Amino acid sequence: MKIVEYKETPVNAVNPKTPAPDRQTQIDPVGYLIGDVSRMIRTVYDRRVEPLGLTRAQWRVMTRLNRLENCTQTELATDLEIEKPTLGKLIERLEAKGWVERRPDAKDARSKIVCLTPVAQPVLQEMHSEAEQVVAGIFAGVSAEDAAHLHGMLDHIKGNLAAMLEEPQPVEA
Amino acid sequence: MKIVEYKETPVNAVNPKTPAPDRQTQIDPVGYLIGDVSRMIRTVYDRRVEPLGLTRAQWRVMTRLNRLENCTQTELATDLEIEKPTLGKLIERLEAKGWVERRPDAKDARSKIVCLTPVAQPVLQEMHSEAEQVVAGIFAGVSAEDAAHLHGMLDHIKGNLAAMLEEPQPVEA
DNA sequence: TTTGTAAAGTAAGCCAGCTTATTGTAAGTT
DNA sequence: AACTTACAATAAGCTGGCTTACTTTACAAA
Repeated sequence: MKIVEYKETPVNAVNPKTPAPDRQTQIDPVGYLIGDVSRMIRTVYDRRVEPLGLTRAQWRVMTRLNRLENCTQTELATDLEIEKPTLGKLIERLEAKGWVERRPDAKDARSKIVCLTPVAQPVLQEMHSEAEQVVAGIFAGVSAEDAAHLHGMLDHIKGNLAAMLEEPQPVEA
Repeated sequence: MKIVEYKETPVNAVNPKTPAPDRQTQIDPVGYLIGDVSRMIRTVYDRRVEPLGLTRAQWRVMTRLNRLENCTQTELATDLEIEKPTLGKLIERLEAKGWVERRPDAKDARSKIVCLTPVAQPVLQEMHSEAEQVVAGIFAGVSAEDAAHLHGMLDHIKGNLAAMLEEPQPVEA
């Protein structure tokens, strides 16, 4: 995916409220910025959605499941790009709450088929709606082009990261 | 509380056909993208740096400490934008490894002054160098303008998030 | 058929983030 | 001075990421 053609725009009429204006880590503000933003999204969303009884990560599993219909845990984990034990614990919690169930796979005794229960549907709707509101808030003041551009760049960066994760790390020779 | 009556229906009757083939959650790929990228950065970096014996989060504490010199835990936590107990645990581990120490504050018996030990310096150097390499890899193929633009947008988004975190959440009526 | 390797899921254990509750001290009010 | 409120740090306990190691099963090859 090419980075969207983009003419350098003065995007930085931005945020006047950064607390410590002095020079930041100089090595790589962006790496941390991404971490900060990710963490803050999680916090904002989880707080809002907490009364519904599930978290963003759990809801993410459920929406994915909604698309994939019947799939094994490994397939789901791969699709979500998380590790199998991580998914396993998420499913445990979801199962305890009655939103998901695990069934044996007729074709392979090792694997289990994960699927949503009917109870899950209305919750999914609610979460979806909350998510839309949060996203709207997050992107307040960001133009459509900027959002698209952001998406393109993150996608590119993610590609780089995926490549780095595949190679066994160079390590100190 | 039952949101919906659970009739023992065959589970996959739940979703007769994914209502709208909303490829990619249409709601917000970007929210997840950010999370993915953040997670992958952490993984890549942590793997590379693992032989040095500390993690990205720990190293982040140390670099910040390097700039702030003598400060209390609360000040440091605020600067890092993490919660105090989170920082507390990080400091514990760093202290156990001998890179950081906590001293009583002469001015206020409640607080503690955190500072780096001399041992920490060389490790900081190494981590810094690793970080630069990782960042270079992450931004491979991204122009300087694009990087700057990305930074600007993330900064803006972070501002939005900060605002959302300050207001007590609206909650559903 | 037996054997050996690979894959699916789980257990165990670590790190890092959060919230809520506790303890001890500061500081402002009465 | 006594009281009350505010704040620094920690304890406890949850989620969600990761890795490594183990069990069971599948499958391919000898």
